[in-house]
Amino acid sequence: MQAEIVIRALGALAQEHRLAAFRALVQAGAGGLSAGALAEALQLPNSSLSFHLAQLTNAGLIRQRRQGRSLIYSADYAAMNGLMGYLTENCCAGATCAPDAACSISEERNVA
Amino acid sequence: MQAEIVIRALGALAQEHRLAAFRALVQAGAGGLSAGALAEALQLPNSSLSFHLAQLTNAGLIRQRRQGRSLIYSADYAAMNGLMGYLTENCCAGATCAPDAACSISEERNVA
DNA sequence: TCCATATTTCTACGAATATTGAATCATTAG
DNA sequence: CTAATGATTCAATATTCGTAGAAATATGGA
Repeated sequence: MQAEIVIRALGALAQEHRLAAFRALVQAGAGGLSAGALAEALQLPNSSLSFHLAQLTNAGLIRQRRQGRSLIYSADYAAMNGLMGYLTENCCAGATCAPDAACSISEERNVA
Repeated sequence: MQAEIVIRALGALAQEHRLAAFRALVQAGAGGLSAGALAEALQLPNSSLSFHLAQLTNAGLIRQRRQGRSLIYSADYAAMNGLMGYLTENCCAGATCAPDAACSISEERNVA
Protein backbone atom coordinates (compact mmCIF):
# COMPACT_ATOMS: atom_id res chain seq x y z
CA MET A 1 0.00 0.00 0.00
CA GLN A 2 1.34 3.37 -0.98
CA ALA A 3 1.54 6.54 1.03
CA GLU A 4 -0.96 8.43 -1.08
CA ILE A 5 -3.64 5.78 -0.68
CA VAL A 6 -2.88 5.51 3.01
CA ILE A 7 -3.35 9.24 3.39
CA ARG A 8 -6.70 9.09 1.65
CA ALA A 9 -7.81 6.21 3.86
CA LEU A 10 -6.68 7.96 7.03
CA GLY A 11 -8.39 11.14 5.93
CA ALA A 12 -11.57 9.25 5.19
CA LEU A 13 -11.64 7.77 8.69
CA ALA A 14 -10.63 11.01 10.39
CA GLN A 15 -14.15 12.35 10.65
CA GLU A 16 -16.79 11.68 13.25
CA HIS A 17 -19.58 10.55 10.94
CA ARG A 18 -17.36 8.62 8.58
CA LEU A 19 -15.65 6.75 11.39
CA ALA A 20 -19.05 5.91 12.81
CA ALA A 21 -20.31 4.81 9.40
CA PHE A 22 -17.30 2.62 8.80
CA ARG A 23 -17.61 1.05 12.23
CA ALA A 24 -21.25 0.31 11.59
CA LEU A 25 -20.41 -1.32 8.28
CA VAL A 26 -17.64 -3.39 9.84
CA GLN A 27 -20.09 -4.58 12.45
CA ALA A 28 -22.70 -5.30 9.81
CA GLY A 29 -20.35 -7.74 8.12
CA ALA A 30 -20.48 -8.85 4.51
CA GLY A 31 -24.21 -8.25 4.36
CA GLY A 32 -23.67 -4.52 4.66
CA LEU A 33 -26.24 -1.81 5.20
CA SER A 34 -28.34 0.31 2.89
CA ALA A 35 -27.68 4.02 2.67
CA GLY A 36 -31.04 4.65 4.24
CA ALA A 37 -30.42 2.32 7.17
CA LEU A 38 -27.09 3.99 7.74
CA ALA A 39 -28.60 7.47 7.60
CA GLU A 40 -31.18 6.35 10.12
CA ALA A 41 -28.57 4.82 12.41
CA LEU A 42 -26.31 7.85 12.27
CA GLN A 43 -29.10 10.41 12.33
CA LEU A 44 -27.82 12.21 9.28
CA PRO A 45 -29.56 13.83 6.31
CA ASN A 46 -29.31 11.64 3.25
CA SER A 47 -27.28 14.10 1.28
CA SER A 48 -24.76 14.51 4.07
CA LEU A 49 -24.32 10.79 4.49
CA SER A 50 -24.01 10.34 0.76
CA PHE A 51 -21.15 12.82 0.77
CA HIS A 52 -19.34 10.84 3.45
CA LEU A 53 -19.99 7.49 1.83
CA ALA A 54 -18.50 8.86 -1.37
CA GLN A 55 -15.34 9.77 0.51
CA LEU A 56 -15.06 6.33 2.06
CA THR A 57 -15.66 4.75 -1.33
CA ASN A 58 -13.09 6.97 -2.95
CA ALA A 59 -10.60 5.91 -0.30
CA GLY A 60 -11.34 2.28 -1.14
CA LEU A 61 -12.55 1.46 2.35
CA ILE A 62 -16.10 0.52 1.45
CA ARG A 63 -17.94 -0.87 -1.53
CA GLN A 64 -21.35 -0.36 -3.01
CA ARG A 65 -23.81 -2.72 -4.64
CA ARG A 66 -27.36 -2.24 -5.73
CA GLN A 67 -30.22 -4.30 -4.41
CA GLY A 68 -33.52 -3.21 -5.82
CA ARG A 69 -33.98 0.45 -5.06
CA SER A 70 -31.41 0.37 -2.30
CA LEU A 71 -27.69 0.79 -2.48
CA ILE A 72 -25.97 -1.52 -0.04
CA TYR A 73 -22.64 -0.49 1.40
CA SER A 74 -20.18 -2.84 2.98
CA ALA A 75 -16.72 -2.54 4.49
CA ASP A 76 -13.74 -3.61 2.43
CA TYR A 77 -11.80 -5.60 4.97
CA ALA A 78 -8.88 -6.14 2.66
CA ALA A 79 -8.37 -2.40 2.33
CA MET A 80 -8.51 -1.98 6.08
CA ASN A 81 -5.99 -4.76 6.51
CA GLY A 82 -3.75 -3.04 4.00
CA LEU A 83 -3.97 0.17 5.96
CA MET A 84 -3.19 -1.61 9.20
CA GLY A 85 -0.27 -3.30 7.54
CA TYR A 86 1.16 -0.03 6.35
CA LEU A 87 0.82 1.56 9.76
CA THR A 88 2.34 -1.45 11.45
CA GLU A 89 5.30 -1.48 9.13
CA ASN A 90 5.94 2.23 8.78
CA CYS A 91 4.54 3.97 11.78
CA CYS A 92 4.64 1.57 14.65
CA ALA A 93 8.26 0.90 15.60
CA GLY A 94 9.41 -1.01 12.57
CA ALA A 95 10.52 -4.57 12.92
CA THR A 96 9.29 -4.91 16.47
CA CYS A 97 5.64 -4.76 15.44
CA ALA A 98 3.46 -7.82 15.43
CA PRO A 99 3.71 -9.15 11.90
CA ASP A 100 0.29 -10.81 11.76
CA ALA A 101 -2.05 -7.97 12.56
CA ALA A 102 -4.32 -8.92 9.70
CA CYS A 103 -7.97 -9.31 10.43
CA SER A 104 -10.47 -11.93 9.45
CA ILE A 105 -14.06 -11.42 8.51
CA SER A 106 -17.00 -12.41 10.63
CA GLU A 107 -19.07 -13.89 7.85
CA GLU A 108 -18.58 -15.00 4.31
CA ARG A 109 -16.64 -12.59 2.19
CA ASN A 110 -17.73 -11.07 -1.06
CA VAL A 111 -14.36 -10.69 -2.67
CA ALA A 112 -14.35 -11.40 -6.36
CA MET B 1 -8.86 5.23 23.49
CA GLN B 2 -11.90 7.25 22.62
CA ALA B 3 -13.33 8.12 19.26
CA GLU B 4 -12.56 11.81 19.49
CA ILE B 5 -8.89 11.23 20.20
CA VAL B 6 -8.77 8.59 17.48
CA ILE B 7 -10.19 11.07 15.00
CA ARG B 8 -7.59 13.65 15.92
CA ALA B 9 -4.81 11.10 15.54
CA LEU B 10 -6.12 9.89 12.19
CA GLY B 11 -6.48 13.46 10.99
CA ALA B 12 -2.97 14.26 12.10
CA LEU B 13 -1.57 11.37 10.09
CA ALA B 14 -3.76 12.03 7.06
CA GLN B 15 -1.44 14.55 5.51
CA GLU B 16 1.56 14.00 3.30
CA HIS B 17 4.10 15.97 5.30
CA ARG B 18 2.84 14.90 8.69
CA LEU B 19 2.80 11.23 7.76
CA ALA B 20 6.35 11.61 6.47
CA ALA B 21 7.40 13.42 9.63
CA PHE B 22 5.87 10.81 11.87
CA ARG B 23 7.48 7.99 9.91
CA ALA B 24 10.84 9.71 10.22
CA LEU B 25 10.39 10.08 13.97
CA VAL B 26 9.36 6.44 14.34
CA GLN B 27 12.49 5.45 12.46
CA ALA B 28 14.61 7.77 14.54
CA GLY B 29 13.53 5.99 17.70
CA ALA B 30 13.65 7.33 21.22
CA GLY B 31 16.49 9.68 20.32
CA GLY B 32 14.19 11.68 18.11
CA LEU B 33 15.05 14.45 15.69
CA SER B 34 15.37 18.20 15.99
CA ALA B 35 12.87 20.43 14.20
CA GLY B 36 15.67 21.65 12.00
CA ALA B 37 16.79 18.16 11.05
CA LEU B 38 13.21 17.25 10.18
CA ALA B 39 12.73 20.38 8.11
CA GLU B 40 15.89 19.52 6.25
CA ALA B 41 14.86 15.92 5.72
CA LEU B 42 11.38 16.83 4.52
CA GLN B 43 12.44 19.89 2.55
CA LEU B 44 9.94 22.13 4.24
CA PRO B 45 10.11 25.76 5.45
CA ASN B 46 10.53 25.91 9.20
CA SER B 47 7.21 27.60 9.76
CA SER B 48 5.35 24.99 7.72
CA LEU B 49 6.93 22.13 9.56
CA SER B 50 6.28 23.79 12.88
CA PHE B 51 2.60 23.94 12.01
CA HIS B 52 2.51 20.23 11.26
CA LEU B 53 4.50 19.27 14.33
CA ALA B 54 2.03 21.21 16.42
CA GLN B 55 -0.80 19.17 14.95
CA LEU B 56 0.96 15.89 15.66
CA THR B 57 1.71 17.07 19.18
CA ASN B 58 -1.88 18.13 19.71
CA ALA B 59 -2.98 14.68 18.59
CA GLY B 60 -0.67 13.16 21.18
CA LEU B 61 1.35 11.27 18.60
CA ILE B 62 4.68 12.96 19.22
CA ARG B 63 6.47 14.62 22.09
CA GLN B 64 8.82 17.53 22.39
CA ARG B 65 11.81 18.16 24.59
CA ARG B 66 14.40 20.89 24.57
CA GLN B 67 18.08 20.25 24.15
CA GLY B 68 20.03 23.46 24.14
CA ARG B 69 18.70 25.65 21.40
CA SER B 70 17.07 22.74 19.63
CA LEU B 71 13.67 21.21 20.18
CA ILE B 72 13.81 17.47 19.79
CA TYR B 73 10.71 15.63 18.66
CA SER B 74 10.10 11.95 19.13
CA ALA B 75 7.27 9.55 18.37
CA ASP B 76 4.95 8.49 21.15
CA TYR B 77 4.74 4.78 20.55
CA ALA B 78 2.15 4.25 23.22
CA ALA B 79 -0.23 6.64 21.48
CA MET B 80 0.29 4.85 18.20
CA ASN B 81 -0.35 1.53 19.87
CA GLY B 82 -3.52 2.93 21.30
CA LEU B 83 -4.64 4.02 17.88
CA MET B 84 -3.83 0.64 16.37
CA GLY B 85 -5.70 -1.03 19.18
CA TYR B 86 -8.81 1.03 18.55
CA LEU B 87 -8.74 0.35 14.83
CA THR B 88 -8.19 -3.34 15.40
CA GLU B 89 -11.01 -3.60 17.89
CA ASN B 90 -13.58 -1.36 16.30
CA CYS B 91 -12.82 -1.07 12.64
CA CYS B 92 -11.22 -4.26 11.54
CA ALA B 93 -13.82 -7.02 11.82
CA GLY B 94 -14.85 -6.81 15.44
CA ALA B 95 -14.37 -9.80 17.66
CA THR B 96 -12.57 -11.84 15.05
CA CYS B 97 -9.52 -9.60 14.97
CA ALA B 98 -6.15 -10.77 16.07
CA PRO B 99 -5.99 -9.72 19.71
CA ASP B 100 -2.24 -9.20 19.81
CA ALA B 101 -1.83 -6.64 17.08
CA ALA B 102 -0.28 -4.16 19.44
CA CYS B 103 3.23 -3.03 18.84
CA SER B 104 6.19 -3.06 21.13
CA ILE B 105 8.52 -0.18 21.53
CA SER B 106 12.03 -0.19 20.24
CA GLU B 107 14.03 1.45 22.98
CA GLU B 108 16.76 2.77 20.79
CA ARG B 109 16.84 2.88 17.03
CA ASN B 110 18.75 4.88 14.52
CA VAL B 111 17.99 5.69 10.93
CA ALA B 112 19.07 2.89 8.66
C1' DT C 1 -47.45 5.28 -18.02
C1' DC C 2 -47.48 7.35 -13.62
C1' DC C 3 -46.17 7.43 -9.02
C1' DA C 4 -43.67 6.39 -4.81
C1' DT C 5 -39.28 5.09 -2.93
C1' DA C 6 -34.18 5.20 -2.41
C1' DT C 7 -30.13 7.83 -3.24
C1' DT C 8 -27.20 10.75 -5.43
C1' DT C 9 -25.75 15.13 -7.40
C1' DC C 10 -26.02 20.09 -7.46
C1' DT C 11 -25.47 24.28 -5.12
C1' DA C 12 -24.06 27.59 -1.88
C1' DC C 13 -21.65 29.00 1.98
C1' DG C 14 -19.41 29.02 6.49
C1' DA C 15 -15.65 26.57 8.80
C1' DA C 16 -11.37 24.43 8.92
C1' DT C 17 -6.78 23.46 6.89
C1' DA C 18 -2.30 24.37 4.54
C1' DT C 19 1.27 27.56 3.27
C1' DT C 20 5.04 30.71 4.13
C1' DG C 21 7.44 35.29 4.85
C1' DA C 22 8.07 38.26 8.66
C1' DA C 23 8.16 39.09 13.46
C1' DT C 24 9.04 37.20 17.84
C1' DC C 25 10.75 34.16 21.52
C1' DA C 26 14.37 31.14 23.77
C1' DT C 27 19.01 29.74 24.37
C1' DT C 28 23.96 30.06 24.25
C1' DA C 29 28.44 32.18 23.30
C1' DG C 30 31.60 35.99 23.57
C1' DC D 1 24.83 43.23 27.06
C1' DT D 2 24.85 41.93 22.22
C1' DA D 3 24.87 38.91 18.53
C1' DA D 4 23.87 34.53 16.46
C1' DT D 5 21.20 30.36 16.19
C1' DG D 6 17.06 27.33 16.44
C1' DA D 7 12.38 27.34 16.42
C1' DT D 8 7.63 29.15 17.07
C1' DT D 9 3.91 32.36 16.39
C1' DC D 10 1.57 35.80 13.63
C1' DA D 11 -0.71 37.39 9.51
C1' DA D 12 -2.66 36.98 5.12
C1' DT D 13 -4.19 34.05 1.63
C1' DA D 14 -5.65 30.02 -0.99
C1' DT D 15 -7.64 25.72 -0.76
C1' DT D 16 -10.36 22.02 0.91
C1' DC D 17 -14.04 20.20 3.83
C1' DG D 18 -18.73 19.65 5.92
C1' DT D 19 -23.50 20.67 5.68
C1' DA D 20 -28.12 20.20 4.03
C1' DG D 21 -32.06 21.74 1.08
C1' DA D 22 -33.43 21.32 -3.64
C1' DA D 23 -33.22 19.08 -7.97
C1' DA D 24 -32.14 15.07 -10.51
C1' DT D 25 -31.51 9.98 -11.29
C1' DA D 26 -32.64 5.00 -10.77
C1' DT D 27 -35.73 1.30 -9.63
C1' DG D 28 -40.00 -1.18 -8.86
C1' DG D 29 -44.95 -1.53 -8.58
C1' DA D 30 -49.93 -0.45 -9.73
